[in-house]
Amino acid sequence: MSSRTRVPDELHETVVSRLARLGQRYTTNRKSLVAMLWAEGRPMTLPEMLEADAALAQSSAYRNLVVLEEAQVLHRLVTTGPFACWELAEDLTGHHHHHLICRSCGVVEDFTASPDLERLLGKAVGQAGSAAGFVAEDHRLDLLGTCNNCR
Amino acid sequence: MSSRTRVPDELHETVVSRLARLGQRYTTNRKSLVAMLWAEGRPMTLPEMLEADAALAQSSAYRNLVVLEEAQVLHRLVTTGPFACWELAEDLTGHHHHHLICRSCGVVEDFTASPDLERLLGKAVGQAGSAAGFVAEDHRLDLLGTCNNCR
DNA sequence: CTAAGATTGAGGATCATTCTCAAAAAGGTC
DNA sequence: GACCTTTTTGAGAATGATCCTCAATCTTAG
Repeated sequence: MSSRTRVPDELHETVVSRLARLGQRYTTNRKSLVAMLWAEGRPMTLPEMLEADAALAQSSAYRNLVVLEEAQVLHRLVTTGPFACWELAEDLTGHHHHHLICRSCGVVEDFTASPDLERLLGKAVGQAGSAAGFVAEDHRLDLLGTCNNCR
Repeated sequence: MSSRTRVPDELHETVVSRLARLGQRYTTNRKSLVAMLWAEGRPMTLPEMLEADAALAQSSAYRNLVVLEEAQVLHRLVTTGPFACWELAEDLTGHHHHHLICRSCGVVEDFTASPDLERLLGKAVGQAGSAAGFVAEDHRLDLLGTCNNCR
C-alpha cells in the first residue's frame, strides 16, 4: 500500500500540457481523479473511485476518465471483472510495469518484470511480424493468482 | 487462416467427459460452437459466431458458452473491444500460446512464445510471491499491434 | 463585469450480457 | 414404440456498466 500524499509538480505540469493539447482544462474533478490514482498507487475501478471520493458524480467521473484517457494521462486496463480499471499512464510515472491480478477478488497490483524478461518481451514484440504479417508494437503481461488478502 | 474441417475424436471425447462431470450433455448447439472455434483456429466473439452460423440463437449461444467455460472446454478472453472473445481451452488443443491483438480492428490471433521467453515467464510467476504476498499461478501475455489486414 | 465557451451532474439511453419461462428435445423404462 | 422425467432451447424481458443529453454552473478572456 504505497500511499503517497501529493502529486509532484512535474506530473501536474505534464497533465496540464497533455490536456491543453486537446483544448481541455485541468479542472477540479480531473485533478481529483489523478490525485486519487497517484495516492492509491494501483489501478482503480470506478466504484472504488466513487467510494474514495463521495463528491464525485458518476457521469462526470466516466466522462473525465475518457477525457484523461484521450489525453494519454490515464490508461484503461482490460479486466475479467465487470468494471473497467484505470491507472496513470506509464510514461507519467516513469515506471514500466505489469500487473498481478487476483482471481478471487479482482484487485490489481503493479509488478516490475526482471530486465531479462523485459529484454525477451521486447524481442518477442520485434519478431512477431513473422506471424501472418502482424506488426507488434507493445506488450502486456499479467500474472494471475491470489492476493495476500484472499489467502 | 488455418481452416480445419473436423473435430478430432479425441477432442470430442474429452469435451463429452468434461461436460459429463457437470451433469451436462454435449448437445448439437454446443457441438456447433466447439466445431466452429476448432475450424476457425482463433478466438471469436459472439457476433462472429452468430454470423458464421445463422442457426445459432443468441441467448442459447451465450448460455452454452458459459456452460462450456464452466466445463473448462472454452476460455473467455479479456479484450478492449465491446465483445467477449472465446477460444478452446489450451489443454484441449495441447498448444500453449499467447495473443496478437490488432489495435485497429480488434482481431485476435494466436502466437507461440519462444522457449526462452516461456522459461522466464514461468520464473516470473514463481517469483511474484515476493511482492506483497501475492501468489501467482499463471501468466497472460498479449502483443499489441496492427494485423495484416489493417496495414 | 460580461459574454462566450467549457464543464458539471442528474437522469435517460444504449447495448452486451444474463435471466425467464413455456415449448421442444433427449434419455430412460417398460 | 409410447410415456414420463429432466434437460435444453429460444424469444423476449431484465440487468447493469457505460455513455449521452441538456439545462445550470463555472472559467477565462477581454
